Amino acid sequence: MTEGTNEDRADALFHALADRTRRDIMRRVLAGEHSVSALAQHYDMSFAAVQKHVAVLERAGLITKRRVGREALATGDIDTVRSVGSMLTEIEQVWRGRIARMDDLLASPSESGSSSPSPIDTTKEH
Amino acid sequence: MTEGTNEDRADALFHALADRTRRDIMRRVLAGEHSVSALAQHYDMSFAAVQKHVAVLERAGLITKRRVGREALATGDIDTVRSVGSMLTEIEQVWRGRIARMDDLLASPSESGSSSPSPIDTTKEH
DNA sequence: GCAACCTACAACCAATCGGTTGTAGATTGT
DNA sequence: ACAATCTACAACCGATTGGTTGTAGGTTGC
Repeated sequence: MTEGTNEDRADALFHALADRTRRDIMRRVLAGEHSVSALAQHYDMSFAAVQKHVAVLERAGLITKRRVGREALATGDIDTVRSVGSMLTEIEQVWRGRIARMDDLLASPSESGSSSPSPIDTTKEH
Repeated sequence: MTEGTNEDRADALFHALADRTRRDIMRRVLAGEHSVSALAQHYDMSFAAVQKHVAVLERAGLITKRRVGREALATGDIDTVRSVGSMLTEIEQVWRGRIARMDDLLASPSESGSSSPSPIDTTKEH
């Protein structure tokens, strides 16, 4: 079904969260199920506009819609929200690597190369 | 100086991270200082394009530039990255609230209203 | 049956985005 | 002095975004 790179997913997720209306919708649908029209009542824009925002969130996997009667009830997907957090900590991990290397440098100023070969290219090359 | 709502900050931060080139730049500048031209060498686009990406990240507060000689050395701001994580956990917090309310409902099915008045509006209103 | 409601989607529009090229200024090395 | 390098920014362009209105179809209640 939804094929795509991890980077594609990250693009879609961060983009989906880069709009205050969509973030507000996320808070509401994480608190509980809401129909699209119920969501739309809270915003000063057309129903179609809110529907588009919901579609963006749904395409990113941040919410799922369940059809009951004539209503489409949207629920927030907490696991997907957490996966965004994982992407951030993965980026923070790179920073931890820098600190570890700095510690190495302070601990053993004798050898030019560190004892453990770093998996990250640190050359400044300028 | 940089006035703006928290929501404005969130808009800028998520938007800045919603591009794979900018995320890659973030990983590099979190690992260590890099000049803009050194960063540009890694991407299949013009120097000016990379410079714009760096500017977006800088405006969002995700990196800071330090001028040394003719070079502009960019460093990743780990605290700002973590503040994005905080925004996410703040959103997750809303979800925890839902679960807590569900637990309340299961624990005391006698009273119609919960004992602690919820700070979040849970009415479905449809 | 039919009016009211909810959803979906198309078509359009101004603004923004991500890229380009070009120009100009400051710094460096020889 | 001068060529090479690094940065900054303006102007432009096609694609995307976030909004609008309009149209159409399924569901509900009377």
